[in-house]
Amino acid sequence: MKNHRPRRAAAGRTFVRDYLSYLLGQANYAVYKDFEARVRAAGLSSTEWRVLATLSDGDGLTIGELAADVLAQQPTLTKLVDRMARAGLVERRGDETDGRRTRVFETARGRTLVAPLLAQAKAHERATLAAFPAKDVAALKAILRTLGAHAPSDPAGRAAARAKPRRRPG
Amino acid sequence: MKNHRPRRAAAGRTFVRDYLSYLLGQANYAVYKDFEARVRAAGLSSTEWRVLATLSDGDGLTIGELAADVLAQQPTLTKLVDRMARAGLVERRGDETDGRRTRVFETARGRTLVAPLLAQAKAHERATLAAFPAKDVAALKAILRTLGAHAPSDPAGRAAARAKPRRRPG
DNA sequence: CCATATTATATGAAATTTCATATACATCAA
DNA sequence: TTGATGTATATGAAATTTCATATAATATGG
Repeated sequence: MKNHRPRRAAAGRTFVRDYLSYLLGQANYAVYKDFEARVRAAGLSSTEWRVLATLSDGDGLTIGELAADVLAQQPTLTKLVDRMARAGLVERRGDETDGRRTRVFETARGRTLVAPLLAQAKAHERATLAAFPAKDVAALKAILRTLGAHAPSDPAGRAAARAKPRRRPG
Repeated sequence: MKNHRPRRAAAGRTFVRDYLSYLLGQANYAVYKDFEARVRAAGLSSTEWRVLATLSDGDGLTIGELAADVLAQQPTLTKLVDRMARAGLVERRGDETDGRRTRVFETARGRTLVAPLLAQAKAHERATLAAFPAKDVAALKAILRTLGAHAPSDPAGRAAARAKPRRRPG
C-alpha cells in the first residue's frame, strides 16, 4: 500500500524501525485503528471513549486522576469533561472532603452509550490477538504493565526537564 | 503518588487495566515521558522529533508517507512541515515525476539538531530496557512489529467506518 | 485525445489542545 | 489563628489539529 523509497536510505539508518517508542506507537495505532471506527460511529472522540471506558471501571475519579489515566493533560481534561457534561455523558460533583477536587461520574446515558463499545472492544481485542499463543499474549501484557508501572529512572532526563528552555534555540 | 479510590469500583470492573490498547498507550507514555524532556529542551514538539528521527533514517519521504510514519493526519503534517521549513529544519521539494507529491528532506540544521537526540534516545532506551532479559526484549519487539504490520482484519469495524455518522447520536 | 475517476497535497474555518497563570482550598509551622 | 507553601482545577489567549473541501496532477477507459 505505502510505497516508501527514501532517497537517502543508507547502511546504518534504521533508527525508528527498532526504537521501542516507535514500535509501541505503531502497534497501538494498528490495533486501535479498526476499532476507532466504532468509537466514531458512536459519536465519540478517542479521548472521550477512553474517559468513558475508564469511568466504567469505577467512576468518581478526580480530574487529575482521569487525566493521568487517559494520558491527557489536566486543562484538556477539564475542558473535555465540560463538553461531555454538557452532552450528558458525565457529571461533575465536588469532593466532599476536599473542596479543590472535582470528581467525575458517568451518567446513565454515558453508560448506555459506552456499554456496547466495551463489549466490542473486548471482541476486537480477542480477534486481534487470536493469532498469537495465549502464553505470548500474557508475556506481552506483563511486560507492558511493568513498563507502564515504573517510569524508568533517568536523572539526566529529569535534569533537562527542570532546565527546559521551551523554545527553538537560535 | 496517585491516589485512586473509585467510588463505584466493583467486582468485575477491570476493563482498561487489561485492555491491550490501554497497556500499549501507558507503556509508551511511561517510556517516552522522561525522554520528552530532552526533546522539549531541544525546542521540538514530540511530532517534530518523530519527523526528524524518521527523516534521519532516510529522507525524501512524501507528506503522506511521513504522516503515516509519525501517526499524524495529512493536513497536520502539511502544516507541521510548513512550520519546520520556516524554522529551517526541513526542506520541501516537488517530486520530479509526480507533480502532486511533495518530498521532505532534512536540512543540515535539522540534522545537527536531531543528531544528539538520536544518540540520547538510544541510550535512554537501553537504560529503560536494561532490567529485562535480552530475550524478552527481542520477543516484545517482535510481537510489536507483527501487531504493527498487519492491521488486523475486522470487516465489521470497516463497515462501521463506511457508515460513520460523525456526530453524537440523540 | 477526451472525459472521468483517482490520488496527493493544500487550505479555510471550526474545534480542540496547550501554555501560562489565576483561583480556591488545604496543609503546615510557629 | 495566621501566614506561607503546596495542590487541584479552571481559564484566557495562542497555537495546533481536525474536518471538509478545494486544487492540481496523474491514471484509466473508450
